[in-house]
Amino acid sequence: MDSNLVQFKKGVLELCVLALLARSDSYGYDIASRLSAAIDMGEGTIYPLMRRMQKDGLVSTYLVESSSGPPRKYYRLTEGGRKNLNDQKSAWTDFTRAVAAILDLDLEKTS
Amino acid sequence: MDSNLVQFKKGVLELCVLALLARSDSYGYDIASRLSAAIDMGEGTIYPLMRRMQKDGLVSTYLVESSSGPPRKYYRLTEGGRKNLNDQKSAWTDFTRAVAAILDLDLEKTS
DNA sequence: GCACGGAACCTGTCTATGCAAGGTAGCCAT
DNA sequence: ATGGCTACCTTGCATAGACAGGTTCCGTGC
Repeated sequence: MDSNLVQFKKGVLELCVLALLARSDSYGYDIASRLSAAIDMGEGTIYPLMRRMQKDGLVSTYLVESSSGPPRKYYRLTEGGRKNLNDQKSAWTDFTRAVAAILDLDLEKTS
Repeated sequence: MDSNLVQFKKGVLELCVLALLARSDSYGYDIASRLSAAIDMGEGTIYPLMRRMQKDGLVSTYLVESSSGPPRKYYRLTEGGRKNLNDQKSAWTDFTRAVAAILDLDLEKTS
């Protein structure tokens, strides 16, 4: 079926999270909600991801009290995270370009 | 590092193989060589993939003698394979578009 | 006060995929 | 007959997400 849609996301979720955080700090539930709308991501998926990214030094965290539930754990991009975003972004661009070249072999004419 | 490049490939390799076979029948080693050049795919990856695709009825096979090594196992797209190619291709297009929208939030203007 | 629902967090287990490394078999040239 | 090349195949491992469950905290209605 379209269960391979799941596979497409591998690695890209991290990139998307980095991109979101580059705009402004955010907390897990919010990130999950937004990405769940854009591409189809379950809420439970975000927390292991964020933990990994923190372990890898891409993000740092701080808590903010909330009047509607438990305190929110905000994530902020680190320097390394910002650099990583750029690297991954161009890697992704290159990759999709290469794939597009394979998919649309017909157009592959000009240099 | 760029080890996440590995993750980007998840699921997409199958799509690429389908696209190659849509042009003409081919055998494992040849497919692997070409995809290894385009995106960076290891040879050992192709055989489990082809087996899976055959099990899923996307390709059929036939042997052709070769004067330079063991007989080549050619793969041909089935009807289902061709349909699957179209489905996956549009799924991939949609997905990359969604990701691009997240990455380039700034440009996101005209519908 | 207490029960409920919802916000927000966390964890454990499963599956799919790709990779690296290894192993076989034929053919050709030295 | 040795080495090297094509071409095939297999196994064990690491990774990332999905899913289902569980927990804490708050506000509202009874």
